Amino acid sequence: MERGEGVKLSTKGRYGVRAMFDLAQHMGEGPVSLKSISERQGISEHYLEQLIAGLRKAGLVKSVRGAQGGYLLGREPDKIKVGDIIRVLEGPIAPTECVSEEDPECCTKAEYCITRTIWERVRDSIAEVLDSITLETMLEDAQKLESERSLYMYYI
Amino acid sequence: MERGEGVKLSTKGRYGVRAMFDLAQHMGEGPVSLKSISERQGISEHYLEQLIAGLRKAGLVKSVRGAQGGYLLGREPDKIKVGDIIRVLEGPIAPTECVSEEDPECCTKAEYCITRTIWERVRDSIAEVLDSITLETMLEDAQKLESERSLYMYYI
DNA sequence: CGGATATCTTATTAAAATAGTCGGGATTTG
DNA sequence: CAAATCCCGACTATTTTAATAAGATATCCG
Repeated sequence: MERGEGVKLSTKGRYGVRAMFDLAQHMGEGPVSLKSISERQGISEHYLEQLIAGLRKAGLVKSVRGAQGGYLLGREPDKIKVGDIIRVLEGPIAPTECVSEEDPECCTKAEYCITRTIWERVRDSIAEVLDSITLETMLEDAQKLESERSLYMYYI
Repeated sequence: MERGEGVKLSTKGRYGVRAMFDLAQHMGEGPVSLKSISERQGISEHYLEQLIAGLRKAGLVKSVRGAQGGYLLGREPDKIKVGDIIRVLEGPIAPTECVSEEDPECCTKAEYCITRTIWERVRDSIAEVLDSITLETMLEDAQKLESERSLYMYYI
């Protein structure tokens, strides 16, 4: 029985966040094609297509078909939380099924179950982090990082 | 592409925590057999055997072979964190590989990577919750729950 | 209009992980 | 010795993951 890495996100969520951040970074430049995202981010274009289909259905991105078409953010970057993206691509945040964010069908022994409270606390702490970060705050972080780096240049 | 439930723990971790808690609840009664744990917890005995083998190698449980043998906690319940159990059974806590708790081989663009900081924060918040709970605190919680329930009995 | 560029949709697939199952060997107790 | 129990390695079915592929539909531009 091989041991993996615990409490994992799949590539869906990671790729999805990167793609959405990419869209945020290219706002105002018109529709961004899947091809350009996949090239910049090093993600398979066809695979990304599947992921973005879900994001579109959820309204997180808008699409423009045809030549010179592509994708745009579905709403302002400060209105898109990382948690929103993760929930669309990976489903409700839930370290175990019995504490799913959305599914009310729970184990019958909920009241007596001590371990359940642990998974609830894990779920809430994950949700809190993911919902505290928006594409807007990510853009700000990137900005900050960039200005720090150019500042550093003077000392070399 | 079907959507599962995001940021999941496997049964390994959940079963492991339940088994360890079961051992904590039966401390002082001598070795606890795998069979009795699997019956009380409703977990396949053979499967549990695999999990507990890992826990034994990590020193979280001690085993007593032969008839009337079984398992005992490897150390005092206040010295066993839920995070310890999860790490043994599911590997280092890491929502993505690039922020593994133990693996220093990281993506080359670590400094510039904005999404990376998100996964680090998720990782740290999960670890903080799991490391704040010990078998001892779980026993206390169970105790509290029990006394609340018996108190409630007076009003019926 | 017609071709190039893109998105949209459905189906298939290879590899890995998950969640077990099975059989037999070693050790201890009564 | 027999029963209980842990110990160990191999096997397997199912699901999930991460793509891949093929073709239909829509739009822009010359």
